[in-house]
Amino acid sequence: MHKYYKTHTKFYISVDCIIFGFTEGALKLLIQERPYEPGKGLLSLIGGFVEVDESIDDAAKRVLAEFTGLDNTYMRQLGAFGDVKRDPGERVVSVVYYALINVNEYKRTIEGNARWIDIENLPSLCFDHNLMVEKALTKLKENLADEPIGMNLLPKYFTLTQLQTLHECILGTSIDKRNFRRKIMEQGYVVKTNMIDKKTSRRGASLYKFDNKS
Amino acid sequence: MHKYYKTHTKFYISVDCIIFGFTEGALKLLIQERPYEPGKGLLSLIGGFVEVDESIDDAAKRVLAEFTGLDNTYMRQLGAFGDVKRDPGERVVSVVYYALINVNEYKRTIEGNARWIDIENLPSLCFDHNLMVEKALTKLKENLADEPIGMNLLPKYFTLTQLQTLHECILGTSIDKRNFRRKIMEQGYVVKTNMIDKKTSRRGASLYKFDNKS
DNA sequence: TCAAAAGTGTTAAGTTTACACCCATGA
DNA sequence: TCATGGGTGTAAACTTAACACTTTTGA
Repeated sequence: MHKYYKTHTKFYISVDCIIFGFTEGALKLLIQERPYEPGKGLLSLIGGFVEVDESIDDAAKRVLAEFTGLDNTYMRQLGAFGDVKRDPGERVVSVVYYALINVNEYKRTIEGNARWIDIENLPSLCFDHNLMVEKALTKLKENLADEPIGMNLLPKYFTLTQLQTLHECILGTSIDKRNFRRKIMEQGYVVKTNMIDKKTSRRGASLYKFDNKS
Repeated sequence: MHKYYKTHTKFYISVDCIIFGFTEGALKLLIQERPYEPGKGLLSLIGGFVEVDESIDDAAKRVLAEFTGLDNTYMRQLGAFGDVKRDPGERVVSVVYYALINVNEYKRTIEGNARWIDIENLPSLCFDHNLMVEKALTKLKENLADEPIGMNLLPKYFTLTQLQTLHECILGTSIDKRNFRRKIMEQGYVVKTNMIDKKTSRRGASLYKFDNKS
């Protein structure tokens, strides 16, 4: 049909999803054991191949849904990874996305062997996946400065301490409590509810939620 | 060889380069008329196909070199564009890069029909190329805040007014001259030379250069 | 009664913005 | 001599950073 195109080569395209969650006061990453050769059994990001009738974005959404049962997720493209030998089996170009999910909503699916690992002391992942995660973390930090992304990682109701811990995990720094609370309140993304969480302290902490009016 | 891969589809992968230049006090974009169907003759970014033996980054470098004669260029990946119908001819996934070049070093090559157009009032480009340029401009702005990217767009010696105009073009705002100069000097990326440029004013303006020591 | 987390204000430092006039020169 | 672009400082507004004590309550 379009003759000129025919002189070129076609490639497999995969999507790899860097799925972040936040639980037990730590930032987590969903990984699996790679289910096929080459590198069967190695730790791997959640991924799959792009199919003929779907956009790359849709492929990423599909893969995410297959592994987490989740739809309508905060998801951003990180970029394409295209070194010739990045996949030792075949030439595969990977387009990488990172997603933020609420681990409480996460449902283990038939894809089965996925699990959460701590983002601190990450193990060695297959191929160039560690590099991908590193880049995603960098981007996530930048992101946090612009957007209230916490809403994607936290449950509907949360304490300000939880939100602060989340920011600290992402930024890798500790934050002054008073400065943090003042800033968050000024930004107006979150609103206080009447509920009190008694799980984490005797005194109890006010529960907040993200304000989806403004 | 790797059986599992075989059940999937392969795709053409192109690279499109958003090549920025700065001349005549304005930010420019290098475009061409698309040399083949579909969309032959439409305005297009500088692009080409990824070949079997090259990484995507290398493909972008090759395409850039083919069209500008330039090597060792400031180049960043913008991301992958993968809508199913983005190219009306065939399914082609495009990985997009933006590059900053010094137009004085640019050599028109045999690829021939490329030309510079003003980034203000951009014409309509083929396919999703306008969207790509928009994203590149957004990223370039962010970039300018972090890195002294001016060195890639300006000649070796330049006046502070030129540098300011460049910043204004990228950011799309006007900047206070005194504030700008103070900040640039504090950052220490540029150093004054003894040379004076007499082209743009009777009085003459000091020429500066980027400091590649620090 | 005490341990543990929640909650709360003020001051100093640093950064950003706004603003206007003199200088040097070639035509 | 005058039109043109080059060059310079200061004060106010705003933002960020540093810092320590009281409250509540279950065990």
